[in-house]
Amino acid sequence: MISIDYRDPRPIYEQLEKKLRRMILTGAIAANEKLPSVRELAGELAINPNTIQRAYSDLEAQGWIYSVAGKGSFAAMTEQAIFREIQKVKDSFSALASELSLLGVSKEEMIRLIGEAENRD
Amino acid sequence: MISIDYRDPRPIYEQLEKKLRRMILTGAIAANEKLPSVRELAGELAINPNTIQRAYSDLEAQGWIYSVAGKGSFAAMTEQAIFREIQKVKDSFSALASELSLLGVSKEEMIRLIGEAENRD
Amino acid sequence: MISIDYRDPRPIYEQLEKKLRRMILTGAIAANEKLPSVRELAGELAINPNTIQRAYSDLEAQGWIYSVAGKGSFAAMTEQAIFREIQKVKDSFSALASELSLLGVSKEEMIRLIGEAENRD
Amino acid sequence: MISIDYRDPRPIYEQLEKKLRRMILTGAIAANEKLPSVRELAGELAINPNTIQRAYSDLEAQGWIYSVAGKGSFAAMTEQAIFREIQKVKDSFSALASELSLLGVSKEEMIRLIGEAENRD
DNA sequence: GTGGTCTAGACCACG
DNA sequence: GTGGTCTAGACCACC
Repeated sequence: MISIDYRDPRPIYEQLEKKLRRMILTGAIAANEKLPSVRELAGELAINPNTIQRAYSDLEAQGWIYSVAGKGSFAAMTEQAIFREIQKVKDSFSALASELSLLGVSKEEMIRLIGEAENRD
Repeated sequence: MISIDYRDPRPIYEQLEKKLRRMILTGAIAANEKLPSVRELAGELAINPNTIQRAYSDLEAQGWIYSVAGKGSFAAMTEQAIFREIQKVKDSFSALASELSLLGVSKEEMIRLIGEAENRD
Repeated sequence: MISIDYRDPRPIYEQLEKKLRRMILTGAIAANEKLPSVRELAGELAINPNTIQRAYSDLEAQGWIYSVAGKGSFAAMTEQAIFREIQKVKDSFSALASELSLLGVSKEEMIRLIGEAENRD
Repeated sequence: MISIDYRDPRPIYEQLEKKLRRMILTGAIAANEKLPSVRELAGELAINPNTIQRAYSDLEAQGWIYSVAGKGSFAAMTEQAIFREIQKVKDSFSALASELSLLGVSKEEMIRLIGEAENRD
């Protein structure tokens, strides 16, 4: 399900968060569905449990999941979380657009790039 | 001219590189124009000279400037450097575009975002 | 494994980079194999960790290795890195060949030299 | 006649030495012909006289020119100097040949490279 | 004066 | 423990 790219310069917990966020968004993990336990996922990915814990904590703080002591962690997909996520990506997108404009790339070329863009993992 | 944001999580030398890259690209620093010396800029920004050195050294390795021991550092703006820069930004842009698409943002909305995008520093 | 020649005018980090590049190329360090840690190598060679860091950082920028904070540095051997390396050496080789030709050395003599050339460290 | 490339990472005096060595070797400066004075050349190239002096001193130490106090510097082209020069280039050439061999470049490819090599400045 | 290398020692985030 | 950043201060070659 989830795979980690050790060559990716981003920290592992960040890769994890992104993967999980996406799985929740796309419905791969349904609302209120139980996520694998910290230990379970740690064993499966051969990763330090602390790292998994960090990812779960972050996601909970941002409203993507909720944890129940003794029961586990569950998908939440708060509207607020989704809104913030979209806003964040939009901001980065705008920033890059102006960057490209400054680099002499035309609006038409950008639209072409959008068209080309396929879903990546 | 140049300012450092200490709240920015990115390392100082990276902020510097980006600023300088942009100044060269936009012509704020003309080709073959001398950049401030390592020590001079270090004093002005109240930053350790090694940090400036790191930025200059990186920019030289990427073809944005060239340095002559005993004389100073000068803007180069290699075509190769520009090309690589554009390519890098385009890649990020495409990635975000597909990300947005996945988040349910329509192509029209993206084009609107491009239109809005203004130059930021 | 690795030794530094202090009489060599080239900077230490450059000697290091060359040695490591060769070890990766020849398979002395296999792909994805862990390199000695910055501190470990620094201790072994009685060199400042920053110098090792510089070498590793350069090699990463050039695609020879990848580093994961908290885990270590690993051999990558990107095709792009190898190609660039070969191209660089070929260029120097051509330059020297024309130099020799100008010095009155015949093509036959050069071919003899190639035949003689043995691997050096 | 002589031009300096400020982008060349090699020190200026070294570029100068190479140019002069070649001019003497190719006969562009005949044996016992007077070289431009230090001040003269310094003015012409807009370079610090110390730098010219350094080049002349080096060349004299290596037997390429001889200086007569109050009269000037003159081309010498000692056999010893030429021999040493050829030997030095041959050594570098052999080293690169073995390097290329290690990189998987065939002898045939190297011979092709030799054939291609044209005189460069 | 310039760029460049190196050491020493500190601090941080990640695992 | 790991890599990575930053500071402080020294030394060198070049101009």
